[in-house]
Amino acid sequence: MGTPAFAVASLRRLAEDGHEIVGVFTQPDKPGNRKKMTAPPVKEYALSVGLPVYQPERMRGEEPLALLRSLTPELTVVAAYGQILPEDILAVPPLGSVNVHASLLPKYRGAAPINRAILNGEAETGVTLMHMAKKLDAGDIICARSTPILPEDDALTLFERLAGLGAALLSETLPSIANGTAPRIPQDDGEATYASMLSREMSPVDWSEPAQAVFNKIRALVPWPAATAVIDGKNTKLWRSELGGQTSDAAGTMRAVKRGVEAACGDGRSVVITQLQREGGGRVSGEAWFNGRHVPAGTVLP
RNA sequence: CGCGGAGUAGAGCAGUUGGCAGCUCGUCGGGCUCAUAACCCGGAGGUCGUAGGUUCAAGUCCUACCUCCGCAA
Repeated sequence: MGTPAFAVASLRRLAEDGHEIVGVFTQPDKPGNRKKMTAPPVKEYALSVGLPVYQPERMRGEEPLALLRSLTPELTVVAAYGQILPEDILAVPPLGSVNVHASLLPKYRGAAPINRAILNGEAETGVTLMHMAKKLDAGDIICARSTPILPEDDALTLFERLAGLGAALLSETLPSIANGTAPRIPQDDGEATYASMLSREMSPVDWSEPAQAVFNKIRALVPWPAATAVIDGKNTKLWRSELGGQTSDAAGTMRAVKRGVEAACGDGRSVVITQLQREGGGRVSGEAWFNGRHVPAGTVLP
């Protein structure tokens, strides 16, 4: 059971390891931006390899329960399904239900662990494999693996790396889960923190913050909801940035430079926006934006 | 029929009251320099999203359609 690209890595690994997959559960297709219906990545992958896909609106209730029972799974593997699973669903497989979670539990329980870890400037994060419990992401830990958060990482690259780690961890640990020798380590609830969902409201950049915080925000909010700022009077998404040097400009001052937009932050340092997207336009490198802007380098933007 | 922006050279953009298709970057060739992401000279590269219409003449005005995107949900 899973929904986004993060879950595809684990599903693919299970399939390639030769495990029998009796059913793939994922969220229903949702209406996309303006028109199109968009299918979850997990569904696309599952269909491409001919696995049966189920997309119940809710997992609560008799029908999904009966459906799952009829499939007689030995084990349920969940990765970013996007919905709380009732206990009776978790209890269906004899071997239980395990979850691949993108953080080092008990830190960053919840919906957006990867983004929140970057946003908070963590030095490292990881993936945790655990048994699922009623309480969100609070089940007994089977094993975990960590990875550093590099300066060049953003939420997408980290997503990709953690998805791979999660898939590997799952693959390596599955045999011991099957024969009952896998460890079960209770979490220390006192150490728990929560990574709540991201929202559009957190998009606008606060230039009074230190450059490092702005930089973290820009890379944490990729690809959604994306950090935004008003540049040239137009709402602009900030896709990529780099830490700049010292500046004597007031916080929030923006200058056009060859590589993009240099913005002064609250701690006297700057951030250079190297990939951006203006409303109505496409995603563009800072260099391309500068070429079309037709102003000398160093010009202060209105 | 939710509101709105946009399709012009490989990329990013300009193009006025219709009147020779432009700019910056890149690219190719040449030059200068100890040297360079510097500078100078020159060249190539466009069915102006598609299909119709108005006109002596359409990138520009009218109609329909396609595609991309921002906001709102």
